[in-house]
Amino acid sequence: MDQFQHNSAGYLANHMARLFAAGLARRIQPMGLAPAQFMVLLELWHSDGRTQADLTAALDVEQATMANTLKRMERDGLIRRLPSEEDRRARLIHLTDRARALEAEAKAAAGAQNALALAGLDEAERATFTALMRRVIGNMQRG
Amino acid sequence: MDQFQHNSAGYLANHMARLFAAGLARRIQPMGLAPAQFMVLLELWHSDGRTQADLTAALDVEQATMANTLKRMERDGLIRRLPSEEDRRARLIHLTDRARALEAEAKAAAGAQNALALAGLDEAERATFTALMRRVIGNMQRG
DNA sequence: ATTATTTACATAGCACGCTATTTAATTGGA
DNA sequence: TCCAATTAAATAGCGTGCTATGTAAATAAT
Repeated sequence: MDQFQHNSAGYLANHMARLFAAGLARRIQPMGLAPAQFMVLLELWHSDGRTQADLTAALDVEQATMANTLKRMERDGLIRRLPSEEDRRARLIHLTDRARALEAEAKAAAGAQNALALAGLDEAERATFTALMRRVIGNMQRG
Repeated sequence: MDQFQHNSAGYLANHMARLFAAGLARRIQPMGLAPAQFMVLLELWHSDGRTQADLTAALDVEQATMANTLKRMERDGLIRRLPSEEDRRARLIHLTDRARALEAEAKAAAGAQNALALAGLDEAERATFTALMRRVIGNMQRG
């Protein structure tokens, strides 16, 4: 008995993700950023001017989730939307100057949170940890 | 570069937790349950008649989060609240017959989701995985 | 060419996490 | 004893995830 609860992989995954999100939120809040916004910015810092559908696929969230996140980011002056030339249904997402200026500081904040989370794990343990998470993710994506 | 994104522990943790939650939600939805409700039920199946504060501590969520989850569970006929004898501020949370009847089926559903997630991992890998998650959780709790 | 399907995106509504605030009861100190 | 501090719980407001549904544009099929 008590095979679930604080022992199950699912509970631990949820708990760990909440702590990651809370820690990141605390670190990037001074920049006016929220965690999901940061994930979108990572994609756009890497390559700007993409479609909503592209961002949705990159972050593996539902289309409606991305639509709402982008609405908040537009409200907060992090992105602008320009009509696509090729497809009049689509609007390409572009970073604002403000969003571009946040890159280094925000990435440093995320790096600090990851460093805290993984403190005391050597390189082999970190590799094992991420490899195991990837396998578990793969299992659930195929299931 | 690209040290974050699909490679960071934080991203993987979030992704994994979302897949766990979605899988569990799909399995317990036919019983009229949602994931956070299931976590509360696990606590109450283990010992019934506890305070909101006790459940809050057991699941490591904020008091307001638990208050809202319990409100939905009362609405859905999963719990009843009876006044505490010792403390007139507190109301003890009790399972309904309906909630008691769901124990075996809901635990089986959660077990199936965990089995899917951990498929292909042997016992040593599973132990390593949960131990690493616990260490990472500990790091962030102390940080 | 017209119709049907698919695709891109928006919106509504809900679950669940958070912080901040309020109310009522209890406890502790002067 | 009375007042201050703490504690139990509720509520408001928001971010982020989901499903379901609607609308307009593009593509495919007849």
